[in-house]
Amino acid sequence: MNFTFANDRPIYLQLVEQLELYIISGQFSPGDRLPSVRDLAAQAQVNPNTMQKALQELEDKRLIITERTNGKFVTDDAKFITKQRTKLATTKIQKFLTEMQELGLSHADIISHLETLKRKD
Amino acid sequence: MNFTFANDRPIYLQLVEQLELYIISGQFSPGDRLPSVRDLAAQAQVNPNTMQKALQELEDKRLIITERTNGKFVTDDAKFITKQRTKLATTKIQKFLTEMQELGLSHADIISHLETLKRKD
Amino acid sequence: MNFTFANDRPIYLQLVEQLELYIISGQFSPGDRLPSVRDLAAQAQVNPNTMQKALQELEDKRLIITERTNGKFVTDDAKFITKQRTKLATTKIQKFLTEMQELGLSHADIISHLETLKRKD
Amino acid sequence: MNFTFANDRPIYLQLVEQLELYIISGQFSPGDRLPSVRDLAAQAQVNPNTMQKALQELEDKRLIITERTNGKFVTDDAKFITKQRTKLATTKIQKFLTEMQELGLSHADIISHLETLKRKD
DNA sequence: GTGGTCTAGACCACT
DNA sequence: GTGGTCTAGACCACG
Repeated sequence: MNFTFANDRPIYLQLVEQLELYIISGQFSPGDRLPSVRDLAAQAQVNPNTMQKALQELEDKRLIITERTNGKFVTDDAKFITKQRTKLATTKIQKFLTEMQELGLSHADIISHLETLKRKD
Repeated sequence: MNFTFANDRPIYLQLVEQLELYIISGQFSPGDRLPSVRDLAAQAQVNPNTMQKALQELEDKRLIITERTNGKFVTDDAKFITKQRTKLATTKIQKFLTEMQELGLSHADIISHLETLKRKD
Repeated sequence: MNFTFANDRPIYLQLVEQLELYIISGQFSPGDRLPSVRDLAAQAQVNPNTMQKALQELEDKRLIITERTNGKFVTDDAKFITKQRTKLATTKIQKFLTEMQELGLSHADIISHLETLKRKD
Repeated sequence: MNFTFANDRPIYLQLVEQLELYIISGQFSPGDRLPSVRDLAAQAQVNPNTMQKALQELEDKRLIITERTNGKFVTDDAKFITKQRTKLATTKIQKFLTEMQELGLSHADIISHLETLKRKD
C-alpha cells in the first residue's frame, strides 16, 4: 500500500480517493479487515485524526463498516462494490468526454487516439 | 460567454480553466482584445480582484498579454495556442487512462464503452 | 529582519526582492520554517494579503515551499539556492556593464573606479 | 535613434532614461536642436502627449531647453552634461556595489570577475 | 477608462 | 494557529 499526496488539496480527501481505489479495484477484498487506524496513519505518514476522517467518509459511502470493538472491515457486499466501480468509471468517462468536447475533440478523434496508444502497449 | 462555478474549488482557478478553454478552443482568437477586467468580473459575477487574479495566471501561462492602460489581449502566437491545446488534451487523456487502469479497465474496455456511447449520439 | 520600502514601486515586489536576498544570502537557511504570513506582515507593517502575494511569488520562483496548515519553508535544495545566487549576481553584473558602456565607461574605467573606492574601505 | 520599451513601467519614464542617455553619452551634442515632439513621438511610436511629458522631465533636469517658438535644444553647457554623466555613473556604481555586497560579493570578488570578463573582450 | 496595488476584514478548511 | 480565498472599496498612474 502506497500513499502519495499533492499539496494543493486536503489530505483526507486524497486518502479517501486512494483507499476507495484500493477497495474498488480489489486490492482489499470484500469482508477484509482493515489495519487499525493508527497503523494506516503510520503507513500514510499522516495524523491519525486525518486518517480517521478519511475512514469516516468511506463508512458514509458504505464501503467500509465499523464493528464496535473489533475493527473496520471492507463491506462484504461484493455487488455493491462492483456497482460503485461501474458508477465511478461511468462518471469519469462522462467527465472525460465532456472535457474532450470542450477542447474540440470528437468521439472519433478520441477513439483513434486510444487505438494509436493501444498499439504501443 | 458563460461562467459557472462549483463550490469545492477556488473560483479563480475555475475562471482560469474556463477562460483558457475559451482561448484554446478558439472562442477568443489570437490577438483579440479581452473585455476589461471589470466587465469580465461583472459577467462572471465575481469581485474584480478575483478576476484579476485569474487573468494574471493566464498571463503567467503566456496565453494573454497586458498592454498597460490599453487592455489585455489574447497572445497573437497562434502556434503557441495550438501547442497548449495539444498539450492539455494529451495530459487529460493520459490522466484518464491512468485512472481507468487503476479502476481495472483496459484500453479495449474503454474503447468498447466509447463505441457504445457513440451509437447514442 | 528589516523591511524598508521606496514608494516608486509596488511594495510586494520590494518584499520579494528583500526576502529573496534573505534566503539567497543565507540569513534564512535551506529548510528553515518562515514566520507565519501574519507575523511577517506585521514585521513589515503591510497588509497580510500583500505579504501573501510576495510569498506566492517566491513560491513560484521555487525558493519557498508551502506545507498546508503547517507553514512555509525555505526550499531545502541548497544547490538551487546557490544557483539562483550565481544567476542573480551574473545578471546584475551584466546589466551593470551594459549601463556603464551606454554611459561610455570602459571596463578599465570601471575597474580603476572600483580600485579607488577600495582604498577608502 | 532607437526606442524600446518594457511593459512593466511607465513609457514616459523609459523615454526619459533613453533620451537622457543619448544626451549624456554624446549622441546628441550640446546645443543641438531636437526633432519636433511630433517627430520624436512618431519615431518612438508613442503618443505625443507621452513624449511631451518625457521632454518636460528632461527640461526639469536642465538637460534640454525650450526656446519659445524655435524648438527644443540640448543644453549648451557641456560641463553640466559631463557632471550629470559622472553623477549618474557614480550613483549606478554605488548602487551596484551595495547590491553585490548584499549578495555577499566583496570588492575583490567583483574586480576579479570584471578582470575575467575583460580578457574576453 | 484601463490595469495595478493595497487595505481591511471576513470566512474557510485543515491539523 | 496555519495558509488560502474572496469581497468591498479605495486610490493611483497612465494615455
